Amino acid sequence: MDISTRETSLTVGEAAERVGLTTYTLRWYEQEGLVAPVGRDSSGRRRYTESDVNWLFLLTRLRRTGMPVRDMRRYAELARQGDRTLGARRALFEAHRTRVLARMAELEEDLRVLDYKIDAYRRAEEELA
Amino acid sequence: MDISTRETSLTVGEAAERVGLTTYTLRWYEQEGLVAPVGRDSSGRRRYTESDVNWLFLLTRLRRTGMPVRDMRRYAELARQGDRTLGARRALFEAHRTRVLARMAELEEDLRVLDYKIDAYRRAEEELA
DNA sequence: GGTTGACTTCGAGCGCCGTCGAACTGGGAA
DNA sequence: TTCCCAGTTCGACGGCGCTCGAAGTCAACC
Repeated sequence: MDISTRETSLTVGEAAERVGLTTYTLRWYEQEGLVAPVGRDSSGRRRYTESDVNWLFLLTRLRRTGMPVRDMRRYAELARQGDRTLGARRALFEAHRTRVLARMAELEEDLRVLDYKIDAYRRAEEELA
Repeated sequence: MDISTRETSLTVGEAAERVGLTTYTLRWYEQEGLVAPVGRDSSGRRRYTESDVNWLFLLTRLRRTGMPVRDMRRYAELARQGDRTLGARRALFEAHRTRVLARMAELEEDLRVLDYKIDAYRRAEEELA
């Protein structure tokens, strides 16, 4: 192993476990441009730094909130362009935030339908009992 | 048009518009067993009753809460078996309710990450200004 | 009677997001 | 030294949920 490897650097397998993705997915994210090319050790293996892992973690949150991979790629591209895209990135997050709020409102509405049906079933069961 | 057509019965196109699905999807749902075979008029065209539309509406809510088509099919099968499956249907909804609540909790957590990032960008922008 | 347009069935195709197998390489332990 | 394991690249494949095109039918309207 490369002498320059820091204790805080992880293999693809370790990084995958940390962020709850598979090694397949990690390599695929990199290939898709969601993650900047990850550093390699002397034998060509990926070494994930703490900041790579943080980035991956953020991606999992974006993904979980339903952001399409396409938009995550756009975000990653902006991030790679440095400080001058801070505003654009904030705008992107604010727009996404709005979508997440809308989604939450939808879910609350749907939950009411679910509760209504559960209650209706309960009453129907009593009726038959 | 069939003389027996009730004013409340809709063509596939009308039903699709009402519930916010496409005609393709409506036919596909039927084919997949998510909807019991819909009545036809004298020339073989689907006629959706009010209760068909209500059922479709419920399906859209289940779908929107992330219930897989597979589970919706299972639910539809139970519903077709009549009152003796009321308990099973209620259990299915209760289990799904739990998943929806978990999903909402996740979203709230993710929203906090989003808000944190938005704020971080805002502060970084001020820093540069 | 001819045209229009919404319907019918059928099977194929698509977009998204991974997931995997094959074939190979390199480092660490026995 | 040999073995094993985790890594590497590449391209193919899979599940899910639709989506669509083709070819045909039928009621309605001009």
